[in-house]
Amino acid sequence: MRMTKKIREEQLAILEKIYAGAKPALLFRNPFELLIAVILSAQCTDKRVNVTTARLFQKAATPEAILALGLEQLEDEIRDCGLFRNKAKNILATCQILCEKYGGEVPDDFAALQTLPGVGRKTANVVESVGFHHPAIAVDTHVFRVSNRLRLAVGSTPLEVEQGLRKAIPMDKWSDAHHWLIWHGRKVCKARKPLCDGCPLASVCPSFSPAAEGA
DNA sequence: CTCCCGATAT
DNA sequence: ATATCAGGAG
Repeated sequence: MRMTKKIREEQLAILEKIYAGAKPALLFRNPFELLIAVILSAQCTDKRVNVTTARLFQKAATPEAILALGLEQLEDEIRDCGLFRNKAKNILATCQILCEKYGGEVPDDFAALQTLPGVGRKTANVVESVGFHHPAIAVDTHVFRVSNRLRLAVGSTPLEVEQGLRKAIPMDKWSDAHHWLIWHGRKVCKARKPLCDGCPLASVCPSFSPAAEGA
């Protein structure tokens, strides 16, 4: 199948129709809780993160309070999410910087966010998009995989795919499209065994393979 | 590129 | 048993 601008528009129209109103899977009450939840979400399911943050935020829901927990107690709180030593160290260092340089608030600044320990491009994009409602496209494992399979945007790195998506999607829909692609990746276009049979995008998907092990 | 890492789905 | 999960740092 040859990819054209028209096919990409059809793909987006179908995604919008199916996943209209898609919300973030992570639970949070403010930009700080979102930031912590996203740091914890690396190589971990959102479901597990939500269990962990519910327990954590009940005990400590501000940078000051999390700093007061200390390293060992924070490690115990987040152990189930995996990569817990790195994440605990990064969360404490990030909270320290938030308190010292940003008055205990999460900065609404893409570059500043990326200087925080444990916060890379993907996490900074999520905070800008979901936390502060600015146009941004965070390319996580789902967005990366689904975009490449659809050829909606092709790339060997998340940054390449992000730049491709910026061209393929109108800016006013960047944040919504980010969620459409995530939910499609979670529910249908799964990493291991994509449910190609019955996929609403089958007719516009170059990777469609019926009853097979996927692409 | 490797390492970090427990929980879950297949 | 092993691939994968809202990645980032060295």
